[in-house]
Amino acid sequence: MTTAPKKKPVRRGDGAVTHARILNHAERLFSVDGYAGVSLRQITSAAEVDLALVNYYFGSKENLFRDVLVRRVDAMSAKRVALLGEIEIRPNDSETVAKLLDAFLLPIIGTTPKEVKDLRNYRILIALVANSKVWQDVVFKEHYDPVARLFIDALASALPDVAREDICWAFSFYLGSLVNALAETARIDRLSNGACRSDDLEEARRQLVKYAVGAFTGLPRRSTERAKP
Amino acid sequence: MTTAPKKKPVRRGDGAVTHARILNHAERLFSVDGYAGVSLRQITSAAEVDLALVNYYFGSKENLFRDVLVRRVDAMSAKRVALLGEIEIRPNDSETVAKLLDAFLLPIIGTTPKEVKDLRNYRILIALVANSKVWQDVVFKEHYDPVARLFIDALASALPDVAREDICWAFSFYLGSLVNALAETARIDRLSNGACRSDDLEEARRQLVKYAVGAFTGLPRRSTERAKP
DNA sequence: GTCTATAACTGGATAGAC
DNA sequence: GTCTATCCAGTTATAGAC
Repeated sequence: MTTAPKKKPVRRGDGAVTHARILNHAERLFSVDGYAGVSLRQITSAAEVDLALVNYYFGSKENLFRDVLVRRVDAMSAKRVALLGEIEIRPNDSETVAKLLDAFLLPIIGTTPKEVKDLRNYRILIALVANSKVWQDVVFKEHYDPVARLFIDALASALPDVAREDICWAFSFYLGSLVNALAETARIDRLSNGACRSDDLEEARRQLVKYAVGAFTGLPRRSTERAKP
Repeated sequence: MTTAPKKKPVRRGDGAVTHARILNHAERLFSVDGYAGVSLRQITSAAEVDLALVNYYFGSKENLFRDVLVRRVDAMSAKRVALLGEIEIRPNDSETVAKLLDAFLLPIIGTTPKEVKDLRNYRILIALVANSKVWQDVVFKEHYDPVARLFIDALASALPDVAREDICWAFSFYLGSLVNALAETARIDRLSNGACRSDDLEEARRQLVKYAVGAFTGLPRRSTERAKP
């Protein structure tokens, strides 16, 4: 037998492009109807790729969902840690608290208009996962919790006279407010008769930090010293 | 032909009991995996009733989910309104704010231990729905929003110098914290190294009211008057 | 890397007996 | 009211051609 020539691959499209197309449309569709509410057929037909390519690239639907959840984690955590590192922590200073809360929230909202737009479906998906026990370990336990602990430690340093448990509860409530705001459910639009809009993330960010700073600095202290304005 | 005797119905069980069994198991299963994540076969086999009875009682899976969501709404709203009516609203009084926030939260947690337990699956399901656009109209727009508006009005009366929009944002953040706490995801257990437990609803309630009172009373005011402790 | 074809199964819904 | 039996559309996953 002569040496068989290598088969020329068909390569009608770039593999990386296909891979990304699947992830993007999966992210968008999963964010609306959740894992079980979306079929691979819906994803592949929206992404205009062949059904079989999902298993080629991701192995299974479950793995695809995992990859959608995990894809943006590292960039997000790195940004949070970087912003945290820039903050000088001054005890009993409400401005420090504001900076800390803002540094945690900013990376998931985005800084440039393009980034804000690109992260939208991911934010909505994270909001869905955050209030569910299912998939909790994949995203939060494995990836986001270590960074969240850093922020809890920093907040505890900034508020040294507040009980650690109160800080933990407060941070948990802050997370709850945050993920609910990320969901953009338009509930606040109705409750405010249109005066507030859940899709105005810049305003939501300002309001949330203002609200949460008051909550954190209002927590009871062991000593009688009050936070400086 | 002689008059045919009425056929004796088989009636192996009470219809109302079957109806309730389906609702209870549907509530529990939906609260974990959502609407699409649960099959009617899972529900009926858990409830130990026949598959066909779901369509007999509810017409469709979608109607079943609706009924699960709506079943507890009226009792909940009535309790919230009743508690609200008992509160004397004193302007710029943080104790009034605490009473208002507590009155809103108490009915969904429950007062007796039995009630707390009975409402658990419903709370978890509401938490799931609250961070999703889907089904939002069925539960919140149609049923809970009118009562939420009453509480916003009451909070605005209690804090007359705070901008109405700030009150709306603050209440929205409060709702976000609340529903996230209701989900009992155990995230706070991890973040606090077990010091706080998401299934300790009594403690969550105390902490959340304390946190949110600080947030509401810390909001900026048009006049310079501060809230009295 | 892409696509066709299909296997193997599960889903909601219903007709009709009892 | 309850249960059996069934329909069939839709599901994930994969084998194999190109």
